[in-house]
Amino acid sequence: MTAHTLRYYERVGLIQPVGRASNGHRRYSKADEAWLNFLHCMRATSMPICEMQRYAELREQGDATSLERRKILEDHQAAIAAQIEELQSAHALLTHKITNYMKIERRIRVDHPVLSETDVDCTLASAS
Amino acid sequence: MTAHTLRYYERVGLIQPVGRASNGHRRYSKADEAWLNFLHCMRATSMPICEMQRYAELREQGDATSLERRKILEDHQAAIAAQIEELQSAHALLTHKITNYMKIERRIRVDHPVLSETDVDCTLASAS
DNA sequence: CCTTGACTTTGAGTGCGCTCCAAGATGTAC
DNA sequence: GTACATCTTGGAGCGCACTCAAAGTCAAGG
Repeated sequence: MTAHTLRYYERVGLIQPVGRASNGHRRYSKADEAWLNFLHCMRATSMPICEMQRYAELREQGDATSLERRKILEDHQAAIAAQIEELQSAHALLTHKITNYMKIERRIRVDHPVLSETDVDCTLASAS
Repeated sequence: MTAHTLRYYERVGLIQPVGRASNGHRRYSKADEAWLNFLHCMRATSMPICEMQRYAELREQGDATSLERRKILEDHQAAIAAQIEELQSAHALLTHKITNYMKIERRIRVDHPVLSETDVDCTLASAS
């Protein structure tokens, strides 16, 4: 998370105006860090900024908004579960395509041998 | 995938100029569909357009580019695996936070009871 | 004293991936 | 015949999430 991003998040209300040192520089408390870490985690899993803003707003209103906030988290958790499924199926597809490419490569090596096995041994031997 | 997106993909070279009906309208073959489906799958897992362009370019050059293409897929597969991990840890974090919210809500209900259990029964009974 | 460098601000700029607009051609329904 | 929908094109516009530029302040080091 860059300094630019931190300032941006403060600007759009994702974090409350943060404490300053005597020279005016920002000083992040442990609580700030924890909150930023949570924000980072949500962003990394594709929660849009506007939803994070909504959540931050509710959070500032205290416990009374618990239900609403929980709803947001549950929705996002469901989105995450869906993402995981999509990623897993893509992962499987890639495994399949990659083994296919390996077959193609083997065929090419058989049809157009550039280095025989002894050539390879030779190369290795001279390299050492 | 919208018509807009299909045209966009053709424009930026992700798909070869596709066949046309006599009236000039695009007609997608089964092969086109399969390729588009693959593209969709890669986009859905955050492969950037430029990398898909690179892959498409290699693909048009035939089997000789197999190794390079496989590298792209392997890299993307690794990226997917990393994404899955990140999503899983976020999922776990959310589970934790959600149960926390449920605790808060229970405390609120105990402190400020609006409906007693009999009230609830009453409501249900009159609704049926 | 003067440079260096890390911070401050406001506001503008960037890159990505679409997404839409305007104008025009064609096909379908009434 | 005449609406209306659906496609065509090139080019412009948009939303998101940063990311940077310019100008200024301040503290430490040489």
